[in-house]
Amino acid sequence: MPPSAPSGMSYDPADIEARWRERWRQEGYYEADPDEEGDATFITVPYPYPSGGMHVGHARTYTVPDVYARYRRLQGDNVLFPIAWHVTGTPIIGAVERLKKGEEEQLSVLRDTYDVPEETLQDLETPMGFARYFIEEHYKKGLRQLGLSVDWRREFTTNDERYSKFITWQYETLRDRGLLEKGLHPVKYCTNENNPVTTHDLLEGEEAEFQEYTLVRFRDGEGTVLPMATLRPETVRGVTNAFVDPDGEYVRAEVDGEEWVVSREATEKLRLQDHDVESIEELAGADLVGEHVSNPITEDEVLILPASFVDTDNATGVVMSVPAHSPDDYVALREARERADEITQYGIDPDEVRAIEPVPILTIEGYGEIPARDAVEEYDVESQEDPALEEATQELYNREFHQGELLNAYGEYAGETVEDVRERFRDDYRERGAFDSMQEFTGEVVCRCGGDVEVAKQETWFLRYNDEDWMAKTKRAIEGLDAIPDNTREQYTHTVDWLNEWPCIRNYGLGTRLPWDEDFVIEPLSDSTVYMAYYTVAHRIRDIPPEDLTVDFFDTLFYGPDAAANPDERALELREEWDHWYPVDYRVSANDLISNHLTFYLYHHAELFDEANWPRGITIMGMGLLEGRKMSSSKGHVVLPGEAIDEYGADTVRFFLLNSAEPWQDYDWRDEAVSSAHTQLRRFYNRATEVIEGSRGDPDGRAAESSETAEPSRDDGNRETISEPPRDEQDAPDDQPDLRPIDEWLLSRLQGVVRESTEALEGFETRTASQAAFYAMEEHLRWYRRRADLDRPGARWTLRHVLARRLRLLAPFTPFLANELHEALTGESAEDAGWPEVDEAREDPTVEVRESLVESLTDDINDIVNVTGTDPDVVQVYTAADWKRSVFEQVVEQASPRDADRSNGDSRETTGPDVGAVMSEIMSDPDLRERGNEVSDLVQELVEFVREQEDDRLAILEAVDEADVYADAAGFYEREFDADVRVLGETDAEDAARADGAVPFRPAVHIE
RNA sequence: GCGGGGGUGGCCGAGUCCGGACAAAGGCGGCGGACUUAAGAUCCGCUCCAGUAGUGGUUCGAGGGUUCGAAUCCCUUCCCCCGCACCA
Repeated sequence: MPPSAPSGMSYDPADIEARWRERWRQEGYYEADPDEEGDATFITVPYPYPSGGMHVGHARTYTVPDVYARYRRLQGDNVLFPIAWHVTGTPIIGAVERLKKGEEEQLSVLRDTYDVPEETLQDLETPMGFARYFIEEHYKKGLRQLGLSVDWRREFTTNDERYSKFITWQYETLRDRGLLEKGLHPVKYCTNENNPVTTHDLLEGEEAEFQEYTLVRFRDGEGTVLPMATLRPETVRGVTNAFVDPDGEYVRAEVDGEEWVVSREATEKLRLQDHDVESIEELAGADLVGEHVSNPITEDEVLILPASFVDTDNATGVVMSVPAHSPDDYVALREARERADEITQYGIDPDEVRAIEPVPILTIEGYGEIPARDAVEEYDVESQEDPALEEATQELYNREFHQGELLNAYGEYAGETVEDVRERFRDDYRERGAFDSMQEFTGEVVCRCGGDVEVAKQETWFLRYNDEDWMAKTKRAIEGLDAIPDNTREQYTHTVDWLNEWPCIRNYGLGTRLPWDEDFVIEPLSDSTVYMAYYTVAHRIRDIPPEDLTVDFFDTLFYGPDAAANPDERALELREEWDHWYPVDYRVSANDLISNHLTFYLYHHAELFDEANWPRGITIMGMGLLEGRKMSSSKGHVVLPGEAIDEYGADTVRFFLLNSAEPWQDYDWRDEAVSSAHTQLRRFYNRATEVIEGSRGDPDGRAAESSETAEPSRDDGNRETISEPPRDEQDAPDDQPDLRPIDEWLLSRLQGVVRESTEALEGFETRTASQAAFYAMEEHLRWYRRRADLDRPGARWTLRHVLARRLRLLAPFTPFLANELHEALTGESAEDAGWPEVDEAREDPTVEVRESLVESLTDDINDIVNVTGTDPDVVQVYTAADWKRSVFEQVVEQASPRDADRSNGDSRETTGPDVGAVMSEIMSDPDLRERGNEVSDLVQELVEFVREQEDDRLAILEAVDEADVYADAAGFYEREFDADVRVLGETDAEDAARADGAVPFRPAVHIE
């Protein structure tokens, strides 16, 4: 026994865990190399982004793959589980900036949430200093504390010189293959700082999205363009007039060599959006009112009217009015007509205003010719200020979009729904020069500096994720993927269909410079797509000078000796590592990354590597809550792994995180629940310690387990019967004492648990697996302890045998505890002992069925005791008479057609035994017929019973001698109820009335 | 809108794919008991309603349907959550 063996001390996780951590570190236990035995298994998780500390949410992210890695190691695989650090982009820089400015919120997060010591704060004032601190003090420490089985030799950061060489290779290669493209793209741009900004830089409007307006090029008499901004370009044929803000400021300007009139604000926006804008003269909105402009599509002349709702700071400040389909426009027009006489000040003929009639452009079921009128009437909208207007608009827009069918005037688009043709229609007229476009945000956006943020168009590089060949390859990769859970597969496919070009560079940030334009940095989601390949060589590539890491070098490494003119020997050596570990067996990642990172991961692998090296599987993880609420480091609403581990121990933290929900489900860290998990583990530890100590000084217990390192069932092919206690090599007859049926029952249950745990872990179902190994097994043991005489050598042997298997099943989840106890029990750690296999010879359905009868009789007696409120001195159990038994058999026989139906597979109408048929069959027996109603009641009852039973269980029941089962358990019943227990046949009863209720497997019970 | 996931007993949460031992695992909370000087820990039992005999009744968002039988299958309907691009 190691000196660390538990010796009656209570559970002290800190002590146990510190010892194993040190041992793993010293032995380099989880360092993986190609020359080791076992199938290569490669598991990765997105590298942490150390822009702050780690909380328990992160802890789960890394523990899920760890559990799987540990499981595969127990199964004998050679497992690589590496980790590195992602520092690319601006979040770390932003965090440093905020620290340097002395921002209160940032200081509070660092000081209070993440406990950064005051004197250390200045080390955090450089980006890599900041990153380094959180890497070392939080992530690395935390991951080690949690006991992650990581090969630490391979860590790196994405700002490392050699890593950049690798990314350079990747992007050079993609450019050569034509998958990168240069173009204009909308970005958020601070008009105060004159710089693009990211979401993190925003004070307001983080939710705002880009929105593309179509500009319909109406012209006035002189040919000046008045670009009407609209989100519904297809309504252009319904325009009856235009609106401007009479009090707004407008500008006549030369835009790309053409004369336009737009709001003053719009000129600035157009400039940012790559237009050449030259102001000519300022105008008041009122100057425009009363003018006529012509519709570029219908060539109709329409009047410009004043409207206070027009916002000059939204798009062009010039709006077209479609009163037939826009409740807003309808109401505005209605009011304009009512007050036509008042607007003569603009030089407008009131009759002309009154003559304006809505022009419908589509039909929609449930509405009349002018849907906007119906909507306004339905919602009883009074005025432009009426809140009901918004609702009416929302509903009508929605319906028109999905159901509205365009009228004949639309030619090729006629009869189609808006939804189906809007984009085509817009693009069509844009090409013909009738439309332009401009971008706006859906809401106001303000920079942290206080400056107004607008949409700007910038020259940038894109990854062409909408390239058809690339999409096709990626879809093939998705088809071959083990997507866990399976319903995520569709989400990947959907993402591929929906992704457009992806701008892959930024103006600033940490990371790799774009090789051919050093002004730009490759952004974080684009430099993290194939880095798993880098892990395979990360620990050895350090020996190679960065300048040697050319494109040719990596070509040789990944594509072999023929890929470069003069293959580098060193690259070929590293290639062996890569060959050994690739592909990635499982990547474990969060569900919100499906729509970007994980799909990119598939894209880049599909392009850069052969099919054999494409990702094998991806497991998705759910979100974490803390006490039912979202975790948030800025609000201090987080639990740090260190704190939780200090309080409960790493095993408890792991066990809770893995057991409270399946990986892909959301989970909730509730202190009460964690604490309860801890209690369970302590209880388990104490019980296990008792079992282990009980075996010391116990002649039967000594080495019963220490010699069983061989897998139990590898050699069990020649075992003869299953009703006898199995006697294989490691349970040699002299080591295994005589077992009672209850021992066999527990051993049989154990096999079910092993099977369930194994199957569950194969599919990453950590909850199911740990639930089975821990809680389900605990249930069985609870019954066993109640039911069995534990002082027997057989019971002690059984408990040890079960404990050893259970510890190995728990080893992936609670590695410290499981290894510690297993070593104390057998002299060998659980992880060295390996994963237990199902020992089929110990599976005994008959024993389980018999035991279930004992249990249900216990329940029955208990029920009677409870309902009657008596404390019985005598319990009489009467088993059913023989004739009832034979009725049962006949009923079962009638049920057998069920099998025939099932094997046909065509009939789910398996009704079980036919009551009528059974009855006539049974009534043909004169002895039975004599019993009349008694028989027919019995048949009725048995038919129902049989219908509800599994076939195999029925077969076993037919062979069971009930009286024997209960008699065997009589001692147990006597203890349980503290009463004399007599098991008799129905016909032996002194008082027939009390016994004749007996039914097969449902003995009559009488207590007194 | 698009895509995904849900609605189960006081609460959390299994079960739903492949209908039947389901009044529905397990946990928490609550009640009772054992142990203890006591508290804690631990162990046992109860915890939808009715009931002095193992029973009966009503439940799994709502409403229909299929079936001998539905939390599970089908249809309709209501409600909730998550992600959606330059943020990692």
